[in-house]
Amino acid sequence: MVQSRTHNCNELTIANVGERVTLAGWYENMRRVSKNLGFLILRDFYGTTQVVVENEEMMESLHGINNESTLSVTGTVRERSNKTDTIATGEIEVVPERIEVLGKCIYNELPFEINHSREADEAVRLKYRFLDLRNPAVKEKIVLRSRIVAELRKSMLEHDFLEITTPILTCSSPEGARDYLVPSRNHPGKFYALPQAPQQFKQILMTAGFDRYFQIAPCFRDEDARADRSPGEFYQLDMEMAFATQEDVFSVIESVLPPVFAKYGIYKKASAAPFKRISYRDAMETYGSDKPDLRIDLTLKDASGVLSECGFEPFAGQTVEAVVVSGFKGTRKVIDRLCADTEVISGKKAYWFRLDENGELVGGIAKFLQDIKEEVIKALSLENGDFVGLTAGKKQDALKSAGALRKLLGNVSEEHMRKDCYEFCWIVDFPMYEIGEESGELEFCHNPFSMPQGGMKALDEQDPLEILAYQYDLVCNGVELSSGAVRNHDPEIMVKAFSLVGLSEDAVKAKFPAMYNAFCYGAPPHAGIAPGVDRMVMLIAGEESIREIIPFPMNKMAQDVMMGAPSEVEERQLKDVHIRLCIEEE
RNA sequence: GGCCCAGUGGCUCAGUUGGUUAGAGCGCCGCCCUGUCACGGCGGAGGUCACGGGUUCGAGUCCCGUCUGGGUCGCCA
Repeated sequence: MVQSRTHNCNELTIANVGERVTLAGWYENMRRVSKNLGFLILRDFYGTTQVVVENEEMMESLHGINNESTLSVTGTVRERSNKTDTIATGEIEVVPERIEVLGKCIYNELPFEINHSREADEAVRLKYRFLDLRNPAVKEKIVLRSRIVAELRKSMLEHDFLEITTPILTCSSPEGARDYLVPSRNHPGKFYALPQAPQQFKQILMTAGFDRYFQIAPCFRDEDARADRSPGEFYQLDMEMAFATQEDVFSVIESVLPPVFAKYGIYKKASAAPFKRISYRDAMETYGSDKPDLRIDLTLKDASGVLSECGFEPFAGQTVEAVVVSGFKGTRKVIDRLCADTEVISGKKAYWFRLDENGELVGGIAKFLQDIKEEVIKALSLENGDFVGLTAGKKQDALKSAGALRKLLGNVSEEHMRKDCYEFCWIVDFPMYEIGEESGELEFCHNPFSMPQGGMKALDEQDPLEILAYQYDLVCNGVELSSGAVRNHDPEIMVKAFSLVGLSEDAVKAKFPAMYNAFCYGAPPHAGIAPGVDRMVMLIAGEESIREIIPFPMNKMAQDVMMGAPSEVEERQLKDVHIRLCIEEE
């Protein structure tokens, strides 16, 4: 019979001296000082405690017990003669009378050292995630995630939102990402799909009369991974409000998110309400991005007027965008690196020159500018010591690559980057339509559920490319946390909106039958948003890889190397669901 | 699918213009050590240099291909 714990491994202090206690945890290691003296470190979820073994008999009984076995230790708390403040229990040690092995670790060598697992190969970490998670530095992120989710949920409930779960098995949606399909046993040839988001369900909930809905919602998309995008599945703080405007949604988010970021974040400051609102067009022209990092105080300047005909071939006839950086101290090596990185990120080359301390244009493309020196200085309002980064191309390309350069310059210029806060902003007024790059035809710019600004009148009268949508993004420190929108709840406007991209009324009904049908029975105007939980936790934790804040992450190829998913299944299972494999050979 | 980077004992890495028997730290095993706390000292085991082919008298090193992992573009309504 195993003795139950009296304390955890992080709580015994000088006040407990003399008490008889039982601890349980993992055998982290033993510092063997001699045949009859050793210091055993016991670790549990909460912390570590030193157990001092001071007789030869007990030392020998521990021989052959491998590290990372679980132990129960019963003994007496004693004040240490040599105290340490590196651990919470550093004032005391436990003198054991009985040590029992609860669960053997049968291996004397581990795939990596627990407390250095973050340095190990990631594939190995993921395969042995249960060992990786024993590392306090790794486990901490999962604990943090739990605290953040709990806090978000609490805050949403306080704002009178109702948490409602929506189906995981639903039907395939015709647009957007690739679906994960689930075959149906009872309906040969038919498939469920895992939801890419609870979008239609939450809109139907609004139509059903629920006023404020939220959910920590799992979403499934079969798309390729990135450092900040886990393949397969992720979570959103999904919410929707009836009879609400864009500002109503902003107000809730501005109230819910900043306190959580400031409380748990690596930075202790977060934007106060209201967050800065920037139109999509302004964001592109000022920051070269629709997800600007506002901690960087640099902005873009259109230098086409003065530079496009300066004689430097790549600028000829192009839009030229400039980023002026005062007090930039980067060496030639740093500058070359910035230009190379800009090209990798944006696919466009970056150029540069400098106005040195003596008022001379030097470096980079300076030799093309000597004849128009005064015009350049005036057009860009240059002062001695300024560095100028440049990109060129078609307007959107020049803006995007300058945006990439701006971000890189911000990251290497301490005086232009505030690294102590979370800067939120709203990007608003996205265009409703755009000309698709491949098709060359009119397409929805973001998603077809958004209400066009101006409603039916705008659709009837305006140039489609000029119509804006009540469509917004939430951005924090250059990371896109979410899109959201005031939804199009009016079936007639919906049909009209689709007709502009060449889709008939029947096509709308066929694509979104339930939602369209629901909207025909009296729908409330409604709006919502769905900030990505994983992205928020990344920002709060200050992690660069999304896998660090997911308990059991998949690798880049969407495999769970610990569980072995995806895996083959038995022929019988396939038969049950009427599936015959047809794998094409290369 | 395109591009970039990486792959050397269990882990992290070094390895010079291609040149003898591929090294170090950590971990592991053994011995020593009565107050350690990244304990210390001595000794030891452990390698298909990712895989296949090529160049060469000679390849961890150079070339080609493949695989695996990561990053990125496409993609992500």
